[in-house]
Amino acid sequence: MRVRLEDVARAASVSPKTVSRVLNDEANVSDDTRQRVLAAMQAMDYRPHPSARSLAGHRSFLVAMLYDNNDNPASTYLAEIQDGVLEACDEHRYSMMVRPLRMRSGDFIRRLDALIADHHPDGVVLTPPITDYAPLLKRLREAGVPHASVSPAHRGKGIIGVRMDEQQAARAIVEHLLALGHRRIAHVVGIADHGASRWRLAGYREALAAAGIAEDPVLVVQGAFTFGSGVEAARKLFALKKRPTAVFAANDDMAAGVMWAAGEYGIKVPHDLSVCGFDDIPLARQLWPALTTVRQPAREMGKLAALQLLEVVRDRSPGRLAQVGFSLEVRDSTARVP
Amino acid sequence: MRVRLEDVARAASVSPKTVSRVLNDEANVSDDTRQRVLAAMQAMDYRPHPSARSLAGHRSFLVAMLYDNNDNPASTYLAEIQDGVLEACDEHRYSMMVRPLRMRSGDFIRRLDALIADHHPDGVVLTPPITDYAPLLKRLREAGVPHASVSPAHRGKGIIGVRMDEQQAARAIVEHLLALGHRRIAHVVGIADHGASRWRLAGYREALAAAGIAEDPVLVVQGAFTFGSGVEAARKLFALKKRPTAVFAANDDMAAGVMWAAGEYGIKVPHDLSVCGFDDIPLARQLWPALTTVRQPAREMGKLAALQLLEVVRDRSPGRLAQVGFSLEVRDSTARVP
DNA sequence: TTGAAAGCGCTAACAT
DNA sequence: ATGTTAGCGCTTTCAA
Repeated sequence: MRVRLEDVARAASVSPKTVSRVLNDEANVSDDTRQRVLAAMQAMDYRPHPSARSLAGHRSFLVAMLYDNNDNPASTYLAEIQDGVLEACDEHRYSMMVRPLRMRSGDFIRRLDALIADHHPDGVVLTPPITDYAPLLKRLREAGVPHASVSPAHRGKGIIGVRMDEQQAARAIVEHLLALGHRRIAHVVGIADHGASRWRLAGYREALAAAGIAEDPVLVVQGAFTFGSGVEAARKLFALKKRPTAVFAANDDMAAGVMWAAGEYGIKVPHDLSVCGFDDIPLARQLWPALTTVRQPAREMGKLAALQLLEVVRDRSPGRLAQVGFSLEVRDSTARVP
Repeated sequence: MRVRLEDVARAASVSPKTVSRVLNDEANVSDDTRQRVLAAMQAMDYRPHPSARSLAGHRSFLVAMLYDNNDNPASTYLAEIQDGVLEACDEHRYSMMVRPLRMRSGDFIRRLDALIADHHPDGVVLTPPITDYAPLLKRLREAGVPHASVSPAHRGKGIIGVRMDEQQAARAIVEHLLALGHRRIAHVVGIADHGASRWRLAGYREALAAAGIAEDPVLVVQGAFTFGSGVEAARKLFALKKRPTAVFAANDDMAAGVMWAAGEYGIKVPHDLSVCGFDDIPLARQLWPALTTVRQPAREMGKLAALQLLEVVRDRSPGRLAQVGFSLEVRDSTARVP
């Protein structure tokens, strides 16, 4: 049969409440008692019943991860974040549930309310692009549900989660191209209202400006974070009288599209054209030539965001916006200007 | 404050137990009473407390979806399945939790036991390739946890879930190539011990045999379901003295790799070479030329598997292995033999 | 067909 | 530092 808290109490010769204290890391337990209780738990392989804990303790031990399954970034990115969040939840014995939500759908808030009413998550992790959807944030605040964001565009105080300096990273990768002698560097932009698109574009501009190069508007083309949009953007660039010698795409999927299109035009990468991306998805290493890109540690970011959240949930700490570093993955798709 | 079952009972002038009966669709409630109770629930926007239900009723209203995050198929495939499972769970007011498990890892079973002991899922959905991992199935049976599989390789009785006739689908797509006049048709195989790889290879062979074409072993090359492995497989094929005129890759990622490699070799698709894949991932439509492939309705399969599972869980029905149809998506990457 | 009482396994609030 | 009591919101068992 199931081992209950009461059984542990009896085995350790203490009251149930004391076992409960140990279980919840509360103060006011002598070290000696604590050890005895822990030993008994271990020996009996005690597993607290989450529903009982939740019912009596008015908390759910549940973290919900919200994502937009309509207008979302590459699913590999989300999957990595999900794994990271899950890892953090596991470590703290929280469970995680995932909720796809459609930002553009009219019942967004109703569905959010249903989630809260039905499951009472102790906290919520937000992923791009819904990290910055004002009605969502407002509703969460009203409902008193703590939330942490992965790569929020907003930087207001009270925002907790994880960010990466994407602008700095974008600048770094463009500087890598500049160092190779490139001067006509194109940029394929991501979906317009995503923070990621803005930061990466800003980094591109910053690098050019710092090098004293005037931006040529025809070299900045709109994409949509998909492979196909990368192909299309590249075709526009290749149709120019004066083609770029390098392309910085705002993510790897689009960079792959650019390389694909280069193949169509008989343009050799990296000999005739350097291409680089952003994110370092698994595909980046599989392309040929392997893609030079910025590594964004999505899994780690998911984990860190969840850890920030759990700190707030458990210790009522104020929480903070952590920052993770990036790294330049210089591979074979970039070379000296022809 | 929270609306409780007792409040609904008072409003409907019945006992709490009767409300509970209505909530759980039990028999022995007069139609009249049932209507009154349902109306009261609606009016008060009653939301049963899952933990209370779970604690008293000895069930968790929880479905766990297990996947292998090491040796897994494309994450877009898993993400689609996940969305489908979630949809089914939502409809039945079950919650879903996801669990990455590493088949090759030594503590697989220990982690599974922990999942069961900690969360008591009422049922489990298995995704390829762990649908056929014997120790897992054995443990689930021992623990009495019902489980449904998406595309199980095994067909024993008692297996519930969803399948697609992949062999038939593979045969159909190869027949499409044959109809275009191709005779030297290559096949890029997936990871060896995945059911998907075997079925697709079998379908390929069946189609050739039916057309009276002897299989040429050099045209069957090993891949690993990744883009990169498709590139490598294609290079081997293109190095042959007598190249194939068509390639059927066991999934879309590898097919994309084949097309990529074709670009390197100056081979025009579909003019010089027809290429087709399997799965119909989003990328298939974005490639240029758009990829001819078999549509596997992953989302629907996830949903159906979960529905089968829930039927078993809720009605103690025996459950069955449902089957979904496939469709050939003939696009621009296949053409008449040169 | 309906209801009353007991209790699921744990924690809050209050003792001591 | 530890224990006692009551009760979280629902379902079970049993009776009417």
